[in-house]
Amino acid sequence: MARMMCGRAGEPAVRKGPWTLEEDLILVGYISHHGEGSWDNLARSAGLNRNGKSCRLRWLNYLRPGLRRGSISPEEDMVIRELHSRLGNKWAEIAKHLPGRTDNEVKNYWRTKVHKKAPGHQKQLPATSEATSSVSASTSHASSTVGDEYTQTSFPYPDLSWVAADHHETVDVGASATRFFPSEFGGNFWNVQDNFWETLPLSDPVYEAL
DNA sequence: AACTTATTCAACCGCATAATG
DNA sequence: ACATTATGCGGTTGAATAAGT
Repeated sequence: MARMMCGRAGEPAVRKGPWTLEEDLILVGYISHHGEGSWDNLARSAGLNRNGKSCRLRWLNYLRPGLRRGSISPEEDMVIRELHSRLGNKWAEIAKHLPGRTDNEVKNYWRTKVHKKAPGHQKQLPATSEATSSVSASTSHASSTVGDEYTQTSFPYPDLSWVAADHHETVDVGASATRFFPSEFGGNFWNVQDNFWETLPLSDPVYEAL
């Protein structure tokens, strides 16, 4: 992250590194209006100082609704092992058989849990017991895993139309976002979502506009 | 409590392929 | 048919965090 040399003033360089809550909101808001795809164009139109690839990755691996967060279940573990033995490192292909899981997640799981268990790496609990022992391994982000081993982000989105269809409005989004979602949420959209939406100050002008 | 080592996973990079002009 | 641009995928990196000493 030392490498996020985001430029501010003249906004020269495209931003890299971790996504901020404001960026998440802008991206989700834009996609909820215009749909996904045309990532380069989306990045520009939404006013995100990111490249299309970055937006796509963020959306697919993290913001997209229906994503299942939390530990890989024993059943999923079995599927991964089975498919990997047949397909090899075809993570995207394997992920297609695991609803709510991303190729990145499967890949990470394989590398850290399965592959490492190969002789010489024994050290961690077996994948299955690890999986059942629950929880929220997903540290920094992850939606609520409370009392529910496997959670899933779900549609419908909170209506984020206020986040803006075009970037004229996005200017205010950051301000609104930081006003409503301060740092205790870890700067993450879905962190916010779980405990946030019921606490909205609905009388706020921003929401009245909905 | 302070320090070191290991683990996790979000995000980047580079390459291959597809789509478009 | 070719060149350019966009998209998708797999490999890799490194910051944050957890676990161990």
